[in-house]
Amino acid sequence: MAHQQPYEPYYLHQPVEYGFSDRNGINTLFVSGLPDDVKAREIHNLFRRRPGFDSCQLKYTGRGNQVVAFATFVNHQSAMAALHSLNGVKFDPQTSSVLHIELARSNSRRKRKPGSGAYVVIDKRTKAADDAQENSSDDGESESDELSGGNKPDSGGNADLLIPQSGETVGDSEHAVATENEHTEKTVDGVSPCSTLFIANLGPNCTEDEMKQVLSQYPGFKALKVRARGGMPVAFADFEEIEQATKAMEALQGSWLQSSDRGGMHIEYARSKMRKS
DNA sequence: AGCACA
Repeated sequence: MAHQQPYEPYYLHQPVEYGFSDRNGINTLFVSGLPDDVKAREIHNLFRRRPGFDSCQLKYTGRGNQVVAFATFVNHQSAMAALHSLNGVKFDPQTSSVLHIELARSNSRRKRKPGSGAYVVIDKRTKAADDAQENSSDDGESESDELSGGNKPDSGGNADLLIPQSGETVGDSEHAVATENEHTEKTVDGVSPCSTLFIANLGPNCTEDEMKQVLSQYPGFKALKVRARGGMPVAFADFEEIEQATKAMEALQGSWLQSSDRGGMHIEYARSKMRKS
C-alpha cells in the first residue's frame, strides 16, 4: 500500500516548446566545467538522485586535461529539470569549478540495459599515464568508441564551453591535487535537507488545489501553503519526514502543472520547516 | 531567482 502509482503525471505530456523544436527530443546533458581529477563515480552521484536519470558517461577528451560528461535521462523533461537544478553549481570548492550544463547535441546512443552499470568512462587520452580510471559499476560493455561517436562533443564545437574562466590553470594540476577529496558532499542548493519543500517557478494561475492533488500522491505529505507575494506564487509543502520530502522532490522536480507557463516546478528544501499550525 | 507561517 505504500506504493501509490501516480496516475498519469502531468509531466508525461510533452510540453510543446516555444522556439527550438529540435531540442525537444534531447534527453542527454552535456556537462563541462569539471575538474580534471573528477571521477565517474562523482558524476554518477551528482545525477543519480535526479528524477528520470538513466546513466552517465565521463569522458576524458584528450584535449589537455579537460573532462566532460554526459548524463542521460528518460526524457527531455527530466533532463531539463536536472540541467536547471545543477547548472552553475560549484562542483569543487577547492578549485572553484563550476558546472556548465547544456543539452547535448545528440542523445547518447546506447540505453543502459537493465542491471548494467549506470556510468561508464571514455578515455581519449594518450594511453600513457593514468588511464586506470575506475571503469564504472559495470563495465560489461566497453564500447568507448561507439559511445563517443554518438555524441561528438569534442569536434570543436564545444571547446569554448570548457574554459575555466578565471585563474583556473589546467597546467598546474599537479600540486593542486594533493588530497583525495572524495567528499563532494555539497547540498546542491546550498540548503540543507528539510521536511518542508520550497516550490517555485509556478505559473501565475497555480492553485493550492492543483498542487495538493499532485503532492498528496506522495507518502508523508502533510500540508501545503501557497503564497503569491505580489509576484509569482511560491509554495511550501510539508512532509512527515525529510526522506519523504526528498522523494517527492526528486519525483516532481521539473514537472509541469497545468498552470505552469514558465517551465516545470523548481523544488528545493525550504530554509526552515513549516510551522505547525 | 523567487523562502512564509510564528
